[in-house]
Amino acid sequence: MDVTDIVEYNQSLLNSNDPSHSFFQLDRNDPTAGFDFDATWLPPHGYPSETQPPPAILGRQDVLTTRLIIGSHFAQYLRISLEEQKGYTATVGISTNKLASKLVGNLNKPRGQTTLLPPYAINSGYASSDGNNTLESNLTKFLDSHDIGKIPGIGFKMAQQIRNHVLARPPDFDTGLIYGPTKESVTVRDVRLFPGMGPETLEGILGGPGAERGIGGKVWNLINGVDDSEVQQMRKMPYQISIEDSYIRLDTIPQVLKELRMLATSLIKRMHADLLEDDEDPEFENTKRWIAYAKTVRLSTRPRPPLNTDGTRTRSFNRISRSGPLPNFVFNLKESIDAIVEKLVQETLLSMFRKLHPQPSGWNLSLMNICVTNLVETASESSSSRGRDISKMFKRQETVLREWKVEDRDVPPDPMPQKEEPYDQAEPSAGSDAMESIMEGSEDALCQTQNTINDDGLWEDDDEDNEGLERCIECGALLPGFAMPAHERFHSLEE
DNA sequence: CGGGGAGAG
DNA sequence: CATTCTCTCCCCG
Repeated sequence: MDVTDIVEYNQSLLNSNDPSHSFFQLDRNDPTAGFDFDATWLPPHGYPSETQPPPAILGRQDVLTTRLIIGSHFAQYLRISLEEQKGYTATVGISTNKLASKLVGNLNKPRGQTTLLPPYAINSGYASSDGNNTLESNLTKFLDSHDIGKIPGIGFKMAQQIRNHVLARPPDFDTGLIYGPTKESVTVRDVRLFPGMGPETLEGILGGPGAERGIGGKVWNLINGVDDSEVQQMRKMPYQISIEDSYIRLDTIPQVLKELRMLATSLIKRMHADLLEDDEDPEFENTKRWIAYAKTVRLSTRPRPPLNTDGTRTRSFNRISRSGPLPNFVFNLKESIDAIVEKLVQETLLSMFRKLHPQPSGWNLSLMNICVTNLVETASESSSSRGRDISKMFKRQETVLREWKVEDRDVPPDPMPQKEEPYDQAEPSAGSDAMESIMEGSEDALCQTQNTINDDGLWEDDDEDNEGLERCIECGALLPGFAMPAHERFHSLEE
C-alpha cells in the first residue's frame, strides 16, 4: 500500500454515497484517521492559492475536502492540547459555516469531533462525470433531518409560527405528498419543501412590526445551510452585568426592599469581582483599580399576570424596566458595601421601582433584576488582550460562584475541574442512522508527539506571537503545529 | 438612548 | 431534564 492507494481509499470513502460515511470522526488510534498527510503541504491558514499551488497529489482532492481535512486536524489538535494543557474536554464540529459546524458539533459528544463531509452542493448537487448520477448535498441531507426549532437562530416563537403554517392544512391538497395525516414534529425538510415555501413566504410568516428586518430571507438561508455570519472576536468586557432572582410571591414594599438589598449586594460583589483589578503599581500595595465603569443602572421586574376572570393562567414572560444613571458612589472603594447598597436602594432603585409600580400594592412580582450597563473601560494597558483569557474567566467565575453557592463541596487541589455535561442523549430527530461514526477504537493514546515537538503550548499564558510554525526534521518544511503529526505520517509512508 | 421582544446557553 | 439566570442582538419610537 502506498500513498496513492491511501489517497484512492480516502477519495472513495469521502465521495461515497453510503450514509454511514457521511460523517467522519477523527480517532487518534486509527493510523489512517488523518486521511491527509498531504494536507500538511498547504499554507498554515490557507487554501490553495494562485501564488502557491498545491502539490500534484492534492489535485486528487477537491479544495473543499482539503479544507475540511485541515479543519479536522486543527480541531483535533486544539482538543487534545486543551485537554492536555488545561484539563478541559471539548466537542467540535467542522464544516464550512457556523450554522453547520454548530449542528454537526452536537454529534459525538462528549470529547469527540465530527466533520460534515462533501458534497455540499447547495442547489442541485452536481452530476458526476460518468453519467447523470446526481449527488445530493450532504449538508442539505443533514439539515433536513433536524426539527425546525433546532436550527440556531430559530427559537421558540419563530418555530411555532413556522409549524403553524406548515401544519395548517394537510399537504395533500394539490400535491401528491403523503406524509402522516398529522405529524407533530416539523422538520427542516418539511418546511423547505412545503408548497410555496421561500424567503417571501417566510417573510410573510415571520415578518411584521418588531421582527428582524429581512427575517424571511435569513431563515430561508438557514434552512438551506447558508450562513454568512462571521466568527466574532471575544470581547474582554461584557456589555452588562446583572443579577436577578425569581419569586413565588413578592407583593409588598418591605419584601421588595429586602430583595433589592440582596440583589444589589450581589451585584456590587459581582462588579468587584469582574471589574476590579489588582493595581500593578508597586508604590501602593494591595490597591485595586476599576478596569471599567458602568454608567447606567436598570431595574426590571416581571409582574405576574393578574388572573383571568375564569381562573386560568396567562403565561407571560414579559419584563418591564426603568433605567437611569448609576451614581458614582458605587465605585467608592473606601465605603462599605452595605452602605453603598443602602444608598443605591434608597436613592435610585426605589424610585425606579415606583415608576414601574406606582401603586403601593396590587402587584405580585415573579422576578426582579438589577443590571449595570453602558460599561466603559478605563485607560487600560491596552494590552494586546485579545479574547484569549479563558482560564482567567473560568477562575473568576469559580470564585464568584463559590461565594454564592450555598452547598459547596470542597474543591480538591485538582487543578482543573471537568465541566463536561455528563449526558447527551442521542438526538432522535437528528437522523441517527447517518450519524454513526465510522470508526471505533480503544481509547489508548497513540500519537502524543505534539508535546515533544511543540514546547510552547497553545495556551501558554505568555505566548506572544510566536509564528506558531515548526520545522520538519525530515524535510525542513515549515508547518503549523497541528499539521506535524500528519506530516510525520506522510514521511513514514513515503518509504 | 430607553424600553422591549427574542434567542442562546 | 426542566427551569432559572445571565447575556446578546435587534426593532421601534
